[in-house]
Order: sequence, then C-alpha cells, then structure tokens
Amino acid sequence: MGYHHGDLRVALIEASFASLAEYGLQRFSVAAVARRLGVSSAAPYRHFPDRDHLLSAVSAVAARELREEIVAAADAAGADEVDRLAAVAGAYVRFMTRTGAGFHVIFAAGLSALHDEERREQTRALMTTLIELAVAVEPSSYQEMLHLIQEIIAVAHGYTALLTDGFFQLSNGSAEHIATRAVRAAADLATARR
Amino acid sequence: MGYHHGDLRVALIEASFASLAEYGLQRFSVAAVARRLGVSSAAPYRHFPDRDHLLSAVSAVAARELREEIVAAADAAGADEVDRLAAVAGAYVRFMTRTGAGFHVIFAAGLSALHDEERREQTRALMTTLIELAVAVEPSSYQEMLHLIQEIIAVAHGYTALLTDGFFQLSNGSAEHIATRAVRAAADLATARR
DNA sequence: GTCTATACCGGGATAGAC
DNA sequence: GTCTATCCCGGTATAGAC
Repeated sequence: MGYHHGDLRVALIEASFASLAEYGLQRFSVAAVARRLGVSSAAPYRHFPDRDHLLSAVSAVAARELREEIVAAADAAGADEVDRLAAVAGAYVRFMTRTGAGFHVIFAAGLSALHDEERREQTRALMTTLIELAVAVEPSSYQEMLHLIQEIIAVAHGYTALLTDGFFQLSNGSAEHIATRAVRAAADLATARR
Repeated sequence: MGYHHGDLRVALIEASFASLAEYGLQRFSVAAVARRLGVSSAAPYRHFPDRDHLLSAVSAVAARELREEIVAAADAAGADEVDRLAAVAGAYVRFMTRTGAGFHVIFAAGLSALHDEERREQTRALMTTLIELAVAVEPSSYQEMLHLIQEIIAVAHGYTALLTDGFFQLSNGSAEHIATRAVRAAADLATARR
C-alpha cells in the first residue's frame, strides 16, 4: 500500500468526484475512493470522521463549482433574461454528467443533520445565484419565482437522471445533445411564465 | 421463520414495490423483500434466479400499471390534446411517489440484457401509449414528437427525484402538490411545441 | 417449495504499530 | 498521518435437510 504525500484531504474530495461520476451516489463508498488514491481504507478516517462528513465536503465543493459554472453560462448566454435563466439547465446537465454531483448529492437528505458551515454557505450562495437569475424573469411573486427555479432544476435533473439511467440509449444520448435540449425546455418554461 | 402459503412469486413482486417505495432502488435488496414477507432469504431464489430477474418482473408489472394510470389520467383530463399529454406528468409523479418504480426502475440499465419477453411487451405498450398522446400535440415530426415525450418525462421524473431526495423539504413538498406543478410544467412545454 | 445453515464478498469503522 | 489487521454488518447466492 502506497504512502500518500501531500494534501490527502483535498485528494479525497477530488477522487470522490471521479468516483461519483463513474459509479453514481448509489455505489459511492469510502473504500473505493481510498483504492482510487492507492491508500489504505483506513486513511480517509483520519480526515473525515465518517462517510457522510466526506460527502458533506464534496457537497460544499460541488455547490461552489456548480455556482461558478452557472454564472459563466448565464454570462455567455447574453443579456436576455430568459436565455440567462435557461442557461442554468445547460450548466447543470454538463456539470452533473461530468462530475456526478448534482442536487441529489449537494442536497442529500442525510447531510442536513451535519451542521457543516462551509457546506451551508456554499449551498446558500448557489440558491442566491439561482434566485437572482429567476427574479429577472418572474419578479411579480416570490412564490412563483421559486416555482420557476424548481421547474427548471427539475427538467435539468430529470434529463440527466434519465441519461445516466440509460433511458436515452437508443436515441442520441450524448451529454452535449441533452444539455442543449434541456436549455430549450427551460427557455420554454421561462417564457410561459413571463 | 414462517412458511409462506400461496403464490410467493406474486407476493415477492408486490413486496418489492413496497420496498422500492420505502427505500428506493439504491437500497433495494432481495433479503429485505424476503424479510418483509416473513420468509427466509433463500426462498426468493426458488422463483427468480437472481436479483435482476426479480427486478425485471417488477419492471414489467410497473410498466403495465403505469400505462393504465396514464390512460386513465388522460381520459380524465378531457378532450384537449395538450391537457391529455400533460396529464402524463401527473400520473407519473403520483405513480412514482406511491410505488417507487419509475422509469429508472422500468428501464434500468442492467435489465436490457435479460430478454424478459413480458417486460419487453409491457414497456413497448407503455411507449406506444405515450406516442399516441404526443402525436396528437406534435404530429409534424416524429423526432420532435419523441423529444416532446422525453421533455415531459424528464420534468416529471426530475420533480419526483428531487422530492424523494428531500430538495423540497422546506417548501410544500406533498406529492399531490408536486404532481399538479408537474402537470402545469408539462402543459407549458406541450403548448410551446404547438 | 420452503427451511436452516453457510460460503463468500465488500463496505464502515476502529485498534494499535510505526 | 498512514499503515496493517481486524471486527461487524448485511447482501448474494448455494447446499442440503425436510
């Protein structure tokens, strides 16, 4: 068994992303992440007390990176408010298929009991960004604006979930193709609200 | 350990639905289903050679029942083609939250290698029903019609996945509420295509 | 057709050596 | 801070008794 030199804590988080992308959250295991780094199965427990604390750290990084990519996608989409909001769906599909760490990881049920301050801060920032993009399209009602966000996340999450579950195996199932279709669907949903 | 009297094969399928609804596909196990019925963990293997064959039988029943509920929901929605197609999303959310056996179970990746004729027939019938409802809204292009179906399945599946993953925990997360919002989103998507 | 018992596997987590 | 070694648990699947 090799001896890890460097920041194993950071390496564990990075390897967790690779593991999530490859196997998904269902088969995520601390032991597999350790194997991927060539360290013993006990090593991760020096840095995280248990599996959920590792996943919580992954969640915090995922929320930060997803937020960054959403901001970049919105800016690349131009000035139209609907296009900017619809870009969220594309960024989500691309991030999720690349990293495996979507909202089901970021907001995983078991994690809310952990009181991880970093994670709390990053998820809050992510939601704030989504709200800023959505109020530009639906400023009349806070409730309706929240529903619009959830609609767009639902369609983006649904596309990626069906993609990873093999539902699109017979059609053109490339992630990029699905991303553009998610953007179109999101734009239709946003337009219907305006 | 109790001795099961009656049709254990059928009972195993029914108990699998209950287990899926309670724990989800991730934690589905043959042993847990056997426990639920009060039989030994070896008993299921007299009726299904392995775990995947049990899930394949569950998939066939799920496809048939989901199709029936979709037909009923469409008929209850009236004569408008958009309303009939949008009703699919509501039926899907209700079925999925009640049984846990959505498209990720019906079309689970590992099952396509099994050559279960009953399952093949039921999934085909389900897709045919969806196509009949979608051509009424988008008759111009087969490709676009398929995309419309996938859009609506995506939004319905996404809503249910986020609901079961606890994303809606702070808002009103009842299944019925989510079902009506999925119908509205589906109607918006269908209208945008017309 | 179902039981008990068991082999085997893999993941979570800990103890103690270095 | 990482290792080796180990315990415990639970799932899959099989063998053989009834």
